Amino acid sequence: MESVTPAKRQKFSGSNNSPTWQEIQAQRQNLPIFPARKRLLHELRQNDSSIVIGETASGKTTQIPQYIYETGMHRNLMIACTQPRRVAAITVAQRVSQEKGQDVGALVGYCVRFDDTTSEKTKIKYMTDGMLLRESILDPLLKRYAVVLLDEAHERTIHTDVLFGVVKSAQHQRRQRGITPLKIIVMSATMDVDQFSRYFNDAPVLYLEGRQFPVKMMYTCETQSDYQFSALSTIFQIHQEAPPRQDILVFLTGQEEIESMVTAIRDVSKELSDDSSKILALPMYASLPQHLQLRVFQNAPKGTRKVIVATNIAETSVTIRNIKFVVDTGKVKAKTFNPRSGLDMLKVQKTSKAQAWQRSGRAGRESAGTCYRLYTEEDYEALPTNTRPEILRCNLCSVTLQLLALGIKNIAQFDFMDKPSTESIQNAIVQLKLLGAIENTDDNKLTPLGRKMAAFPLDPSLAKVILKAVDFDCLEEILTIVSMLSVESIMHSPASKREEASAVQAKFISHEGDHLTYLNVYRSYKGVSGSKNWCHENFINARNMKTACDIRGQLRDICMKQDMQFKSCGRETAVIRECLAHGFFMNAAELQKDGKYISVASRQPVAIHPSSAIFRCKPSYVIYNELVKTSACYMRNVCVVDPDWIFEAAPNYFKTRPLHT
DNA sequence: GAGCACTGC
Repeated sequence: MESVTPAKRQKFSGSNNSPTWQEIQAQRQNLPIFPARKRLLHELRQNDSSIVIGETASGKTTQIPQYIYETGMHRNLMIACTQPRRVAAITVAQRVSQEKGQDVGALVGYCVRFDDTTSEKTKIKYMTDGMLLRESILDPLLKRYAVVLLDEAHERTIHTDVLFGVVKSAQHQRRQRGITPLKIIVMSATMDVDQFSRYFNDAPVLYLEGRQFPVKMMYTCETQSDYQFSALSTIFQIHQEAPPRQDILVFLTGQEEIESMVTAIRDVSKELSDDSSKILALPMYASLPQHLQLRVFQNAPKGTRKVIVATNIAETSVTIRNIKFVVDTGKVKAKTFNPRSGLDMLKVQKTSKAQAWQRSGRAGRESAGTCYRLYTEEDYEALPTNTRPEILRCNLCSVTLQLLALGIKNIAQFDFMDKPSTESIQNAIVQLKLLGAIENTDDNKLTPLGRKMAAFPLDPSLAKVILKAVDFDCLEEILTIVSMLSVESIMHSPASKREEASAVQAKFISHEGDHLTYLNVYRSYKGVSGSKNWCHENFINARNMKTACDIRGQLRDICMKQDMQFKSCGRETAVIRECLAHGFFMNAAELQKDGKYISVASRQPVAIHPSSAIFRCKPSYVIYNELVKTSACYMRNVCVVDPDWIFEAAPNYFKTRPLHT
C-alpha cells in the first residue's frame, strides 16, 4: 500500500454506510491488478523469487496475498506481507478481512508491536517489517511461512534491508534441507528495480499498471536562493489563477518553518481584496497534536482553498484527498550519522529524484494535477536517483546484535543488498564488545549476556542497563526509566506557555538528572492513575505516557521470561545511576576548570542541553544518552555520576582514557 | 539559554 489515510478521516466524510458484499467484489474486480491476475499467478508459481512493480493504487497490497491464498499456493502455511508502518499493516488487514467477509484475526490478521490479532485460523498475516525481523531471531528459517511478501521495498528501511538477507538465506537453507520452499515476492513502487532483481538471483520483474493521473511538471527558470519566499509567492500565484476548491500541498522541512509559513500565508491572505476567494492554511507534521493533525482531512468551507504545509510525513504516511497542486521546495530534513564521532545531526538536504517523484504524485490521485518544483530542471537532473538506504546512514549496534543472535557471525560477509562501510560495522562490534555482548575474541561469539540483550527491543546500551539492574536491586526503577527514554518528549512546553509549563514541572526535577526526573514523573502519573486531566495540567504528553507504560509492560514480560528478580531500591536512588553507568560509560563527560564539559571518549567540547533538568548545574561527571549537534554539541538526557562508577563499569576502557579525579 | 524530519521492535 502506497499510503495510508487515517481511518478516523471517515468521521468527516459524512457517510458511514459500509459497502455490501457485491459492492466489495465489484471494487476488487475493478482494480487495475485484476486483469493481470492469471499472468501474475502463473509467474509467481514458476519462480521462487519475483519482483512486482506496482504503481500507486494498483491493488497489489490487498490483492496479491488473497490471490495466492485462493490458489492454495501457501500449502496451508502462512502468507506474510510486511509493511514499514504500523498503520498500514492494520488498515490493510482490516480492508482485506472485509473483502473476505470475516473479522480481523480470523483468516486475515495483523501483527504489530503491542497488538497481535492473529489466530490459528490466520493464513494471511500483515505485519511490520520489524516484527518479522524479531520473529526471525526465534526462527531463522521462517518455517511458519510459505510466502513472504516484502512490500514498499523501495523505501529501504533498515528492517526491510536486513530482511532481504534473512529471507534469501532462509530460502536457500530450506531448499538444501528439503523443507517446504519459501517464496519471496518483493513489491516496489519505483521502476528502478535492477538491483532487486540481481540480488534475488535475477528474479523476473512483473509490472502492474496503476491508477495515477498525469501530473504536469513546472520548474523554475533559475535556482531559487530563498525557497521559503519562493514557496509563498508560488502559493499565491496559484491562488490567484486557479479555480477555488482546488487544494495545494506544500513540502517544507520542519516544524518551525511550517508554522512561520502558515502565519505568513494567513497574513498575506488578509491583504487580498474581499472579492477573491478565501484561503485556509493548515500545518502538518508528526509532532503536531493529533486533534490538529485531523484538521487537514476536513473539507474547507465552500469557496475556500485549503493549503496544507507539511513535512515529508505527507509523502508516504498520510494521504490527503483532493490535492490538485503540489509545491515542492526540493528540501528535506534528514538525520545523518558520523560513525567516527558517533554524532547524530539533523540537516536540511536536497531530496532524491525518487522523493521528488513521490511528492509530485500527490497531485494526481483523483484527477490530473500540477507540481511546481521550486528548482530548475538542471537542478533536478543533478539530484541523486534514490535516497540513501537507511542502513548506510545509521548506527549499526542494534542490527549487529540482532544478526549475531540470528547466528550470523561474519557481519561483513552478510549478504547485504547495500553493504554498510567496514568502519560502521567495526564500530558496532567494538561497542558491543565494550558492553560485554561479544566475547573478546575474533569470532564474534555472543556472550550469555549478549544473547539475553538481543531479546529486548532496545538499543544494546539500554538492554545492558536492564540486565545489570538485577545486580543493583533496582529493576523496577530501571524498567520505568528505560521505557520513558524510549518515547519522545514526555514533557512539552509550548512556546506561548513556556513559563507556566516549567513552573508546574519544577516539582518533578531531580538534582540527580533527567533519568531520575522521568522516574518522578512516572510515579506521580501512576499516583493519579494516569489521569488525562493531570497530564494536561502538568504539560505531560498523555499519549506518550501511555506508550511508555505499554513499553514497560513488554519489557517486564521479557524480564519475566528470563527469570529476573524484580526489586525496588526505594529511596536509594544512587544505585540507579550506578546501574546506568554500566550501559553509558562510553558517553561520559567531565567538567573542566573553565566550567565547560568535554567528552571523555573524544575530548571534544560538549554542553548540557538547555532542556535538561540539570541545565544550570555543574556536576563534575555526567553520562548522557545521546549527543546532538545543533548550534553546539549538546548532551541529551543527562545523569550525574561518580567517576568511580564509570571506571568500575569498564576498567580497561578507561586505561587509555584517564579520568581526572 | 535551545529547538527536533520520519519510522519501528
